Amino acid sequence: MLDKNDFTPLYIQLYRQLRLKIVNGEYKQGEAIPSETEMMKLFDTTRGTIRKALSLLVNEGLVHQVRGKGTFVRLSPLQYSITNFGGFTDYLKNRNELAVSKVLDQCRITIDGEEYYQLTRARGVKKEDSVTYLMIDTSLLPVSLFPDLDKNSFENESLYKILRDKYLVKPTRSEISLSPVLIDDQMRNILELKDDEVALLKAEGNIYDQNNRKIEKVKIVYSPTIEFNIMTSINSSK
Amino acid sequence: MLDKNDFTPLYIQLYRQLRLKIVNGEYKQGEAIPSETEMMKLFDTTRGTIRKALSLLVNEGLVHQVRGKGTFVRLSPLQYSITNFGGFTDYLKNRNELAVSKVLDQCRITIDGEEYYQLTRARGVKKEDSVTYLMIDTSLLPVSLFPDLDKNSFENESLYKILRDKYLVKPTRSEISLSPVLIDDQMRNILELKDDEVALLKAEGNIYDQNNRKIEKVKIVYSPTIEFNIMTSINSSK
DNA sequence: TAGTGGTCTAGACCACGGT
DNA sequence: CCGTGGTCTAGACCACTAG
Repeated sequence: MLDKNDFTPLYIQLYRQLRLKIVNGEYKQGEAIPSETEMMKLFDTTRGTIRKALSLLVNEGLVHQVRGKGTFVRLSPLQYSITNFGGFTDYLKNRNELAVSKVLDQCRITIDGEEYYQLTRARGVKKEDSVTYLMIDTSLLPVSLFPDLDKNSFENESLYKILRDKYLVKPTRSEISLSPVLIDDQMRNILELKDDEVALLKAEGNIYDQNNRKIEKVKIVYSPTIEFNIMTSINSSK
Repeated sequence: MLDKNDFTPLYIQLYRQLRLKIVNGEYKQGEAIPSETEMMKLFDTTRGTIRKALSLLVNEGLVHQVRGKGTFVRLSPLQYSITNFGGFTDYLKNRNELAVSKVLDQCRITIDGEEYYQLTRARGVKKEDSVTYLMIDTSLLPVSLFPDLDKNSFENESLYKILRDKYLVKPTRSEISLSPVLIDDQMRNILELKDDEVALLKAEGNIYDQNNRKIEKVKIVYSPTIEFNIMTSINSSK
């Protein structure tokens, strides 16, 4: 089940496989997944590796563990829970949904002497021929890092896939700040908001690559359709 | 340095000690903390334990690791970054700041046949004799779980300390949903908002205890003074 | 080359849940 | 009682950084 010749770490491979089975409903809500010792045999690896994979799922809230009982799929699945700012397309692919992007604006601008591509997109999902837009997303990418980036089409290709494949840049880390924002006409039209909606949630911040270079500034405004959920564990300090 | 007779796990003890040295400025921003092998000798434990403690700091964003170089204190410390809904007092104590609470309302209400204490507080920090309120916090706690809870004073005592000490209930996990909210007069007065502020960030959700019982419903409205920051690592799916 | 963090192994003992 | 997850040990090899 795990490929020891693959360069990706075993615990990542395992994490992805388990994750898939959960979002596909193969492991059902509330049910237990195989125990750690069972998985040691199933995947021919040690408990440390299993537990490292499971800890990723626990952090994500997809699974919770109870000593003496087992590891269970979370009862209430998060809806559109955004814990991952690293690519909308990848995020939806993990959920087996089809991402749609519509370019609203594309230009070059200069800020503090540095030239950037500015790309504004409406992003959503396609379900049974109808498209629902879920967010409006503005990216600023330095021209110096990504020459000729604007020769690509962003309607159909994932931006992060282009960065990975053509520029060998892997987005690895994000620092995001959340705040409310008043609704303007563009948001109201694209996100099809009701008249009594006044403010939306905005995320703003930077994305860094594997070498800790700042590769992108982002600003995302979320439709109220998206539930912005967070799950935390609490460290009692006493 | 670590107490192997203490019931709290070694990696938690280590995590707290390192955390203290960072927030106290003993380990300075941008500087390296002792390497993992050094710490093995310093604390007389194995690398696995060290790494488990460090991973907590990494998740919190207080520290980042670079292969071949070392472990460094984050250059830009988050300001009031709320990743922990498990107690405002504890949170500020970890930052060496003094929490202040002011009870705005306290009553009993019945929802769906279940009786709750409802407690609304303004919460802030005290610095050099002046108090800045940072959030307005409404808690609903079931009377059935916490008889006589309203005999306590919440002005000076931490709610979670009372739950832990008198009811042996440990808040362990939170499920929180974020959304924007329009400002009303109470918010404007207490949080001392400027006239051009229109909307604030609101967090709403449930807190669970060690036995996965829902012990509290919370609603928190945050002052714009608080920066609601999130740091994530990105799992490229390819 | 020496030191760093990233991954992995193969054990061990424990507290807890259900039988 | 056995199986579960929680913690801890004592090694190993690797990729990367820097002098």
